[in-house]
Amino acid sequence: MVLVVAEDLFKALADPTRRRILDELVERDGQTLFEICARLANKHGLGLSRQAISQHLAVLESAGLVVSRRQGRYKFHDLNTEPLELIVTRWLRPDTPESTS
Amino acid sequence: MVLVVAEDLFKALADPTRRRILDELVERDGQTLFEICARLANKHGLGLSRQAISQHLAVLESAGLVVSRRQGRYKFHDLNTEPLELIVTRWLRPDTPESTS
DNA sequence: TTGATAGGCAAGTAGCCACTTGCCTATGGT
DNA sequence: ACCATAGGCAAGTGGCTACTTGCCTATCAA
Repeated sequence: MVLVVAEDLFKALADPTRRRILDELVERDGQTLFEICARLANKHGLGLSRQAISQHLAVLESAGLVVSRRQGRYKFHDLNTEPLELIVTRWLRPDTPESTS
Repeated sequence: MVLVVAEDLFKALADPTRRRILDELVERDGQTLFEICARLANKHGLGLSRQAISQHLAVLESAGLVVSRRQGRYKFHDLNTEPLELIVTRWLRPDTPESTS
């Protein structure tokens, strides 16, 4: 658990490219930056620069939706769906438990 | 069910003021524009113009998170948490069911 | 050591979005 | 009829952000 701020979480989810990245990580966990670039380009026709994807990953990571592990010159990215629970518990429940942002 | 587009849904949730509005509607359903304005100002110190809140409500409504009913010169706003299910089912499930945006 | 691969840092730009302001419409009370 | 209340429309503005570009660091293989 990494102390997820609601603001970061929702802003991270606001971008369609970042949601695509999460889709990719659901399908296969532990991908590198270059792998994600390639798959977004091939499967979705997104011709984004490597740097763009890298920045997206940083946003997702600071939102707690992605965790990364370095291994040699590779950096693997894993999905973490835990923060998503916040969304559910915030409005689906009839008793409001004090808002966070 | 109103055909919710993922893009609209996530963009609607991206703004902190809109999330506050949802919080207010959880607490009390069927508020008017002016009521929401007053409560945001009093409880959260948000000094936003009526028009700002009106635009936020429009965004929430086009995202399917709020439904409104006209009654005389009043327009009441109700919360609809149904679209939130989309968020849960998209990434919490290990089997990807074809993405939507 | 050299070169290739994987990734990071920083500045610049263009488009979007939240918010304001001014004016207009509609309903209800007196 | 009048006025106040509840809300809508449209244009303008400032700030944020997604993306690019150029250059730099680090790891591994030959």
